[in-house]
Formats: sequence, C-alpha cells, structure tokens
Amino acid sequence: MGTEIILSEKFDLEKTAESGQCFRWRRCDGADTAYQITAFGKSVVISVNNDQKILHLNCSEEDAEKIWRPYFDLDTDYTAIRNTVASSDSSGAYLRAAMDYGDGIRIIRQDFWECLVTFIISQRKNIPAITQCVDKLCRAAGAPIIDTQSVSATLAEPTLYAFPTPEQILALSCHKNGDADCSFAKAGLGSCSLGYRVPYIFAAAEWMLRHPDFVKESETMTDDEVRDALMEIKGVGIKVASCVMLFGLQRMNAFPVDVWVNRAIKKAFRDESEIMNYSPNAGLIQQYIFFYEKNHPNR
DNA sequence: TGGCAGGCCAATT
DNA sequence: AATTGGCCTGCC
Repeated sequence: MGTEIILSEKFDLEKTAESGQCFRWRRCDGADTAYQITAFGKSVVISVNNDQKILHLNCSEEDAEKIWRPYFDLDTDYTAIRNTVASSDSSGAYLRAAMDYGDGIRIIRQDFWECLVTFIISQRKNIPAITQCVDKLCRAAGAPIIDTQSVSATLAEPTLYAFPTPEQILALSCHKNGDADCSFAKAGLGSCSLGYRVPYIFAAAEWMLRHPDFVKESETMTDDEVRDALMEIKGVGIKVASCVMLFGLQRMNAFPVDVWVNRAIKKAFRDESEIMNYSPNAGLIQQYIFFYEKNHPNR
C-alpha cells in the first residue's frame, strides 16, 4: 500500500517538522528521513525523494488526495509568494536570507480544534515539552487508532492515539491525577504536565461545544473578527489566536509574533506593521522569519 | 540553586 | 494604554 504525489516545488520534511507549527509528527528511524504523522483521526508515514519533489505516503490514493494533499498545502504556490518579496524592500535582504534558509518549509493546514488546544499548551513551553504534553493528552483522552497498516515499524511505541474530542477532554475533568477511586483506566489531565493551562483547556472545550460550527461560520468573518472571537476563550491571547488562524483556519495573512519573531522585527524591520507589506501572505513570511531567527547559527 | 522558556491574566499605574 | 507579578512544569 502506497501512493506517490509529484510535487511542483520542494517539500523539506525536516524543516517543516521543526518549524514549531505541528506537534504530532514523529521522526522514524531508518535510512531515509520519514515521519509518522497523526491527524484527523488517521495516521500516515511519509518521506520524500532526494530532490524533495516526490512525496511518498503509505496510504491509499484517496486518503493522499483528500486528506494529506490539503494538509500539506500542496496546491499553494510558495515560489510565487516568495517572489513577491523585493530585494529593494528595507527588510528585503533579511527576508531573502530567511527564505533561502527555510526553503522547503510548508504551512501545515491542521485541524482547528487540535490546533487550538496545542497552541494553548504551547505558551511558556519549548517544542519538546509541547510535544510531550500533547502526546500525554492524546494517550489520556484520545481514541486509539486501529489501522495498524499505517504505523511505521521503526516507532518505539506502536500504539497511536487520535487527538481527543472536546467531549473526551471534558469527561476527564472530574478525575484528578492519581485518583485511586477513578474507575476509568485513563489518567486525568493532571497527568499531562499542563500545569496552569488545565482550566484553559477546559474553557476551550466548553467553548467548542457552544460553537460546534465555528470553522464554517468563520468563513464569512474578517481576520479581526475571527481573532476577537478566539480571544474570548480564557487562555487565548493574540499570539495563540494568530497561530490558530494560520495553522488551523488557513488564514495565510495571520502572523503570530513570539519572542523570536519579535527579535527579528527589532533587528531588521521598522516595526511589526511592516510585515503586512506581504499581505495576504504575511503568515508564510512569519514562518520563514521564525525558523531563521531561531535556528540559524549566524542570525 | 535559581532563572528561564515560542504567553496570558489580573491588578496596578 | 502600558507595565508588572504570578503562574505549572521541565530543564540547564
């Protein structure tokens, strides 16, 4: 079982995996760089060939086209967007370097609810800690994924779990960590190292139940309206809201500003608003800046 | 040991 | 409108 997708531009799995946008990619040991990815209640192992122009997926052609093609944003022309950055811009030299460094990164179009929760978790945490929290949360509350065909043989832990639904998370609310009387086999949210974020996660789950069709409804809303709506959730500020818009609602113009992007702005831009010169794709520009600022040795 | 990490909130100016 | 302390947790 396997499917190939011919790519129109290069796709760098490693850079994308390490660019702080998705927390459910697991690197597989092996000769080639491959990742086990879990999303939308499914899982898949992917790799690319040497020139990063052919994507291999161990799933059916139907899943590849209907689930994973949009997930990897394969129908967006990143080259065209990159070409809109003029070297004559005041920040053009910095952006050129950032885009070269991050060449091959793609914006992953994730599930809205999963994105909302994972970015609430992300506050005051680094990427490994976030990944571990999300993993624990899925084990504590998510349903196991039965389709073992899709599981890489090189993973140490073969059981995969779907991201929990709001209902599944709320069902844990009455069970504290280490509650010996808990009749459920699963641990509570207290076991997920979420700390002060626990009430935020509950607030998000309750909000989600009150707005079950938010994704659909958001389609007729402006970016500002969507951001304001998300920030009504306790624990969601402007940074988290922007991340959810960019990675969970396909709002390519949303640009989250964290400490790394902020450093870049102070260094190479007049101010934050200058990023909007790259509207309607400021979010992609932000992703290059973030990755470059955080990882480049000579930044 | 204490400071800090890819925020947010509430209280305070 | 802008600033500050506190917050869970893990890591150095």
